[in-house]
Amino acid sequence: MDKLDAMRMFVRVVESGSFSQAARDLNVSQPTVSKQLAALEARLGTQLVARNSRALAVTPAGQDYYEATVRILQDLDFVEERVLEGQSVPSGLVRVTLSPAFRPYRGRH
Amino acid sequence: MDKLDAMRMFVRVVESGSFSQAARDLNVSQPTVSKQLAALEARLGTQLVARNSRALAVTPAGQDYYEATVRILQDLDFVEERVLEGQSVPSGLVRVTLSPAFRPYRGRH
DNA sequence: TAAAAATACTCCATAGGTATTTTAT
DNA sequence: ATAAAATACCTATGGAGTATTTTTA
Repeated sequence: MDKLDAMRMFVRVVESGSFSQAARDLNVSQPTVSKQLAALEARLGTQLVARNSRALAVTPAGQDYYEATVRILQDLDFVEERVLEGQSVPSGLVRVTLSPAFRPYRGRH
Repeated sequence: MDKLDAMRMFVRVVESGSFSQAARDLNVSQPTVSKQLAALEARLGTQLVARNSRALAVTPAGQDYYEATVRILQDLDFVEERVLEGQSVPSGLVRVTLSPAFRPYRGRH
């Protein structure tokens, strides 16, 4: 799965307080959530959520990661929406100035 | 591929000015870069880079996306490094206060 | 004609699902 | 006894590679 989707999954887990509920919310199976969370934790080398089969508790690392993740996903959603809607044309020259290595785009030729 | 990796790929393309060069930098094949960029653009419904087989030009949408992407990837790298290093325990109570729905984590029982 | 990007094609790894087991209230 | 998470197992999709073709300076 996409790591970003795993992050969204994690956010849903934290906010719903349940793997099963998160699974329902996201229309995936419960094992999928289980496995993705485990994979995410493995990559990070840290437990994000303490399981207890009846209750979940977010670890300090999990809390940190949760907050960052929410911000990151929001940022991403914002740009993608802008781009999707073609709102990405601010003040032509400014963008060109910010451009790193290339001449400004002037369309196909 | 992971969307985040595709974003890193895009960043490398923009900064190197070449699909082939980006591929070399990232130790993947050139078609991989080609396909991932295409997939990314498809998802966004927008062209990010104007190809020209001899020169690339970043489109305005591409520039917007590039800037956001750099920020996002940096943010992500930062948290992940913190978490990886167990630096995520700031001021105990503050974290607990910020926590949304659950009781603070007190370790296994 | 030389370079870079796109396309065709193949193969394998992984992500997801269903079924089941384990755990704890 | 019930509800939730973990584990086992299987399958299929898609992501990566190699080889080739297309394109344009």
